[in-house]
This record gives sequence, structure tokens and C-alpha cells, in this order.
Amino acid sequence: MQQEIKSEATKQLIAEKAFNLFYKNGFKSTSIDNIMKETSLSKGAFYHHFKSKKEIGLAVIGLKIQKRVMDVMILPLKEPGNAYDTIENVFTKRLKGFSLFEKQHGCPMNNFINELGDNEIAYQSALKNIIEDWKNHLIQIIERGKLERSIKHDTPSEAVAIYLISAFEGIRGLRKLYNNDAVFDEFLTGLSLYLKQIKF
Amino acid sequence: MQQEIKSEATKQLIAEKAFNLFYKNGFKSTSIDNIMKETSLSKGAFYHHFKSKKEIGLAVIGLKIQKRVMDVMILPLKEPGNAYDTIENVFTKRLKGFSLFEKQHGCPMNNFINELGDNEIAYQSALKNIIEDWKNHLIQIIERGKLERSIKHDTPSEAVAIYLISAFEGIRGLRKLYNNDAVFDEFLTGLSLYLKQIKF
DNA sequence: CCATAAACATACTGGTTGGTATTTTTTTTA
DNA sequence: TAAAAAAAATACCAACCAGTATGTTTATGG
Repeated sequence: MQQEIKSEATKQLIAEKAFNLFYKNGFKSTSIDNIMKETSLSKGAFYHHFKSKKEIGLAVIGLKIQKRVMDVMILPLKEPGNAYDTIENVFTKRLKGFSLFEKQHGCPMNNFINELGDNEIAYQSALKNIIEDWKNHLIQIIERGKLERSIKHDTPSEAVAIYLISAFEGIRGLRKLYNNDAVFDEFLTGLSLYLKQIKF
Repeated sequence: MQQEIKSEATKQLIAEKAFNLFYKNGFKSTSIDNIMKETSLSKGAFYHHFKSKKEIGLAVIGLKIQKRVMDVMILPLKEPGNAYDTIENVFTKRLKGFSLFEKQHGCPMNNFINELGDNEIAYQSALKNIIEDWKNHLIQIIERGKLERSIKHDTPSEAVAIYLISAFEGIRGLRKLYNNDAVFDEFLTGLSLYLKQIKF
């Protein structure tokens, strides 16, 4: 029983270090040796817990990235308050709260999507699951906003959800190219303008 | 003189094949050997014309990608017609006109941004130049729209330009995850809603 | 037409990569 | 406590990679 806990802890450790390196340097540029050097464990340990590089990639997407999106973009949508303000708050605060590292290296999910989204079906569907989850929760809160009259009743929920996600992931990429926040500030103005269109 | 022409043709051939492979498989996953196999020339020929992999990367960005954006997203903005309709047309028609390959592999520029945008300053600024060019032309046509009264006079041009670009690049990434156009259709609805906000 | 240089080919190198085979160490269980 | 199983370490491999050194062919210019 003690063994199971240790085994799980090792898997988590490997996934944690792998996520950091994937985020910093990209998936293809990160080797198994790179990852295991960070864990201070051996390559043998890696292949005892994961059967291939693909598997650690999928584990990072399914564990680390999914949790990240859930914690910072989805769960905050369930906070009390009217739907419109909540949506505006979540996107705005997130954008304003990024660390320098997060500004420089973009969105880890978007990085995966653009590096591996067209490579293998396994990556595709793992990433799609997260996007669909995010999108569905956005649709849900937009619908709530219609009922409580904070959002216009004729708002196309799916379209707005997809447009919000697209723009957000897009700006995370663009920000990599700059070394100041001007582009973020302009984006926030553009976003605010967009949201006004659906405000009740 | 005949030699110069041949030399230029060879460089173009290498850049063309390199672009195709970078687009299909990504920059890091494409080797010099891969590229030169496509050209039916040798590795010696490559290193005669380019001094490193980084240089062909920059050449592809500066030649192929810049031209692509210019031809399909910037020059069409200069067609006759009112500014608002032109903007809507360019984005809409582009999105509706993508080949299957372009749908599956996303935007080559966005791929570069997300794969290399946080790696080296050289890639960063080469890509930023293209984005800035695109952004400036969008600002220009929005300003024109204000003058000719097809676009609201209080529209924040920079913000709208950045938001349009962000959303467009974002959806190009998301589309990789799906194998149908539903996400594009929803995006178009979201875009149309956005543009209404700035319509005079 | 010959010397020179440009264009291209061939063969190679040192380092890295994902993955495997095998052994040692640690934990569990009967 | 001994046998079995899990966890981890060590050593290795064939393939690949960016880049180089050196040779050969082809065009150019005097």
C-alpha cells in the first residue's frame, strides 16, 4: 500500500517536471532525459511508469493542462454574481494576472494545440475535450445570463463562446512576440467592446 | 548572369519545399535532409545557399509567410467598396475558402508564433513585423471607415484590429482539433456579431 | 581557352534521441 | 523470512540530426 502511494507520487513528479519543460521549451524540444534530469531519477524509472513519450504527453494534457483550465477559466465562472459581470471578470482578471513567464511562453494548451493538434488523433481528442468542456461551461453561463437578464436573450451562445475562446488563445500567442503589455491592453479594450454587444 | 538566376531559383526552390514541410510537420520536426530530399538536391547545396537551419527558418518567415499574409489578408483590404463591408468580406471569405489542408494544419504564421515565438529574438521580430503590418493596415481601413461613415467614429481602431487578429489566429488553431466546419461556422456568427458593434 | 569562383555532391562527425535489455534495490506478501 | 513483484538504475543501441570538410562539376570573365 505504501508502494502504491510512492508510485503515484513518482508519476506525479514526472508529470510535473514534464509539464514545466513542455511549457518552457515545447514538446518536441524536450527529451525524456531532460525530464528525468529534473526529477533526479533515471530513464529506467520513466519507462517503468510511462510506456512512451506520447503517453507522458497525453498524461500532461489530461492531468496538468486540464486542471489548469478548469481551475482558472471554468471554476471561477461558478462564483456568485450576475453572469455578464462574471464572464467579463474571469477573462479580464486572468489576462491582467499573468506572470512574466506566462506572458512570454503563452498558453500551454494553445502551445500543445499548435504543435501537436494536427499530428495524432490521440492529442487531438485529448485537447478537444478540454476545449469542449470550457466551451460548454461558457454556453451554460451565457444561458444563465439570458434567464437573469444580464445578457441579451438573442445572443448566440455557442458562437460567443467559441469567439471568446478563439480570441483569448490567439492573444496568448501574439503576446509572445512583444516585450510589453500594450497588446494585452488593446485586447482588453477589444474584448470589452465585444462583450457590450451581448449585454442586456 | 545566368548563374545568378539559377542560384536564386535554387534558393527559392529550397524555401518553397521548406515552407511546405514546416507547415505540414512543424519547424523542429523538419530536418535539412527532409527538405533537400524534396528538392532532389544535396545537403551541400543547402549549406551553400543557407548558413544554418535558423536562416532558412527566417527566410521562410520573411519570404513565404509574409507574402501569404500580404496576399490574402492585407491586399484585399485595398479593394474598392466601403470599409466595413471590406473587412467583413476579407475575414469571412478567407475563412470560408480554406482548403482541407489549411483547415487541418492551421495558420503557418500562427504555428511559427507558437512553436518559436518564445525561443529566439530573431524569430520573434520577424514574426512581429508581419503582425504589425497586418495590424496597421487594419487600423488604416478602420480609420477610413470612420471618415466615410461606414464605421462608428468612436471605434478604438488598435483594439479592434488586435481583437480581430487574435480571434482569427485563435480559431485557426482550434479548427485543428475538429474534423468538421461547425466550429468555423460558429466563429463566423461570433465575428459577425462583433463587427456589428462597430458598424455605423 | 584557361584560371577562378560559384554551384553542387559525397562522405563524414560528434552529439542527441526514443526506446530496450538487463541488473540491482526495495517493498510486499504468503 | 524467503519468494515474488514492483521500483529504479545502468548500460546500451540504431536512427537521426545539424553542421563540416573535401571533392567534383559547371559557369564566368579575362
